[in-house]
Amino acid sequence: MKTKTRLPKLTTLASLAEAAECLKTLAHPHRLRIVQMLLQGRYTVGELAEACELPSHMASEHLRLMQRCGFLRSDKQGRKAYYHVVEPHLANIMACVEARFGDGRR
Amino acid sequence: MKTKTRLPKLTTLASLAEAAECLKTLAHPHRLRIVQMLLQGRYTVGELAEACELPSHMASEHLRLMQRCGFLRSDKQGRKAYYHVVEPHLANIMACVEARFGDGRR
DNA sequence: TTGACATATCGTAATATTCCGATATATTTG
DNA sequence: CAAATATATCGGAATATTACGATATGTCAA
Repeated sequence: MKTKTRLPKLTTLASLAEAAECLKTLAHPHRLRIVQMLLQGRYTVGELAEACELPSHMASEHLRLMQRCGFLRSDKQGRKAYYHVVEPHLANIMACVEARFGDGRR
Repeated sequence: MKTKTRLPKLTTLASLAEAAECLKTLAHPHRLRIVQMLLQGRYTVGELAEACELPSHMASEHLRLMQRCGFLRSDKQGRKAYYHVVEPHLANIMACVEARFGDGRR
């Protein structure tokens, strides 16, 4: 006997609040661009800053926010800081975003 | 000859800005709850308000925001307004969110 | 028509976010 | 050691978001 026929049980408000915070962190054009790049490989603050046409101290700030909610991690090599994606679900979420908003969208 | 070996082309900043706006709209605990409910069926403002323990005029405001970015639509029946999901990608994005933040997450 | 109900809108105070210049820290190079 | 480089942090002004009371609009029921 199956336990139950898939009651689609809602997520608790506490979990949704956590999700909302992370989504809010993701919800910024430059941060989305940074995530897109980091899903393809690791990059330094300066490389990401240049790609986004941002002063590097602002890229650093965006990276700090995304690190804080568990999306990214950094490792220092000399005076450079390489960032990379550590949240495994980020690729899926980004794929959803690209499916909906990507250029050449249907 | 294949044209190219999957250059993962980044999305334009304009599209990412649009995506960011929609993600920001989604990034709110009560709005996530409302979307979760509406993915399972249609509900009135009052029903959604009660489920979120909100005054109904606030539920109405959340619904207005989500309607504005194309997630929802409403149809009036008498003095009630039934809302439902019209953005097809919303189910996918919500599934991603639930996979990452749902209760009983791994 | 009157009153109750359901939803929507307005104004605004509290709070949060974004961006930027200035400055700080740590590392490499000369 | 001093200067240049790469990144990080701080403080504040401009802007955006949120929540809420008050009020408006449209609908039903008596």
